Amino acid sequence: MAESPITSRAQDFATWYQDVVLQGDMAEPAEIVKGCMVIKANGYAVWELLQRELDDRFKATGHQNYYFPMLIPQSFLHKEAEHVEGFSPELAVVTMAGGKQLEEPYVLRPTSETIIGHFFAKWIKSWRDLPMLLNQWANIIRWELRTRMFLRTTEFLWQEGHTAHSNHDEAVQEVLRMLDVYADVAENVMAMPVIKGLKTQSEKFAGALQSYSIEAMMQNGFALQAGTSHDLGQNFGKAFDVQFQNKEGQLEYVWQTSWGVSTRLIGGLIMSHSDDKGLVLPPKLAPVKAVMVPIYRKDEEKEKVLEAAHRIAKDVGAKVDDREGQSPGAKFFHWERRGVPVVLELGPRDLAAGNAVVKRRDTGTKEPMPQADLASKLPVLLGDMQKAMYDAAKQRLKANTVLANSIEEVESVLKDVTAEKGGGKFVMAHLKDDARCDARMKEFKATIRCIPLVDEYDGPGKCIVTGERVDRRVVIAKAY
RNA sequence: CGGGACGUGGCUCAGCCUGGUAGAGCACUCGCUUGGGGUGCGAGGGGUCGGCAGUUCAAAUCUGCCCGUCCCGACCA
Repeated sequence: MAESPITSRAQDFATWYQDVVLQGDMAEPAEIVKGCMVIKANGYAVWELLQRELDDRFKATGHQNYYFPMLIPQSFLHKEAEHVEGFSPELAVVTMAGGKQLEEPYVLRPTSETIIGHFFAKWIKSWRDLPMLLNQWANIIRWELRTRMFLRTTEFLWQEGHTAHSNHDEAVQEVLRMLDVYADVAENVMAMPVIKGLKTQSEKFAGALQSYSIEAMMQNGFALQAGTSHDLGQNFGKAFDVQFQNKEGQLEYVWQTSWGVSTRLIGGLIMSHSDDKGLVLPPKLAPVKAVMVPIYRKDEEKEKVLEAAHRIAKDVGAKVDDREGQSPGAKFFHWERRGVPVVLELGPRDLAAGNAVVKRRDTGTKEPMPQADLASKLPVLLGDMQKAMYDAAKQRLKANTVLANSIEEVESVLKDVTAEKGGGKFVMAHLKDDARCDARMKEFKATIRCIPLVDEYDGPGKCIVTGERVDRRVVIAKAY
């Protein structure tokens, strides 16, 4: 028995994650480009499925896709004070082009609020032009000091929605509507339960009035901010002079929103479901849903088995692994590591019985099924798996969420938690949205992840740092 | 960007301390064999030892600088 190429989660969660990404053929470090990765076929196919799910929902809510330049005049970033302050440390700047020094350097887009603000100003004149609802699929460059594949890389792929509205209420509705879209995709497509909430003022997007996020729990109990949606107020409208004439003929600044999810979601997907054997993909995001592995001994068997395998596989939409010179065992491990939800085994014994052996990736259970039933039962099985994976993740989230009523309790739960050893929790405690509270959490390397939109606990209470009354408990955790 | 570890055929690593003809296992190619969870045997191909300088008769090995990866910290989706 060969040794597993995958480090166990218990031994070292961070190395496990790395192993799963590599062995699952999702991505690998770009090595010649610092902090960047190559997203490989299996990883990119997952991204394409996610893109489709998201894009369909964006279109359904009235958004249209645009594409803006990746090069942004440096001065644009400076027009919004908080924005430039927030992003300056991670900007990559182009100072030379065509062999000459540029008059004004370009930054490689870290996000597009500024360049889109410029065009909004050009396009928006009247209340009739509003709301303007657009989205962009793009690559982003942020000079991160520490990178991890999918979770944080120098270059990554994302979508950024940008909208402009005639009043604040409508903008806020948009912010919450898109947060709901993200939560829907996370839970119903990725099978990854999330908590929707408001970011604290110190955690919000640079330049926003308010930021909302969905927060997911990884298997080591760390939080992952899986999507964000920002109420930009009139900050960018004022910075870029985006004004429209209202019905009364007066000039007003627009109210803007922006919202995004990135390839980071794939990291979240991996850390939500995968196990010590490798990648586990929810059926809805599996590029290959079922693989049939033919098993045979003699040439005569081989012919019969392969014929039946191709016929049945075609019928049920499975891929046949008919590679020569690979033993069935080797094939099982191969597809297992790549996260394929269902493996069908077909050998002489099954042919004789009219069955195929069905193995599901999430639970590892294996059972024979009549060939005639496969076409109808496989979709049902995939649906069951999708649900079971969500339920398991939800259960884990519940089991690892605890209440705390003092700063000492919070600290005792989180102080020894590390990304490698795991044991992380979501700690629910009453805390005020106040820099003092954020600072206190930082002392043991935790953060206020969000103030949940829905209070599932005991309502108002006294802030455990400031003693002031607050509405509800917030989510405290160590995070990626 | 600070601290630590590391970089040797595609992969995992030995060799380095004590300088002297570059190794193993896996993978790959060919042949036979095998096939219900990584078959076995035999033959074969493949490496400017991360890069650049330096010390030396001689550098994978010693020294310096640089690049990259991983972990920890500060910054972040």
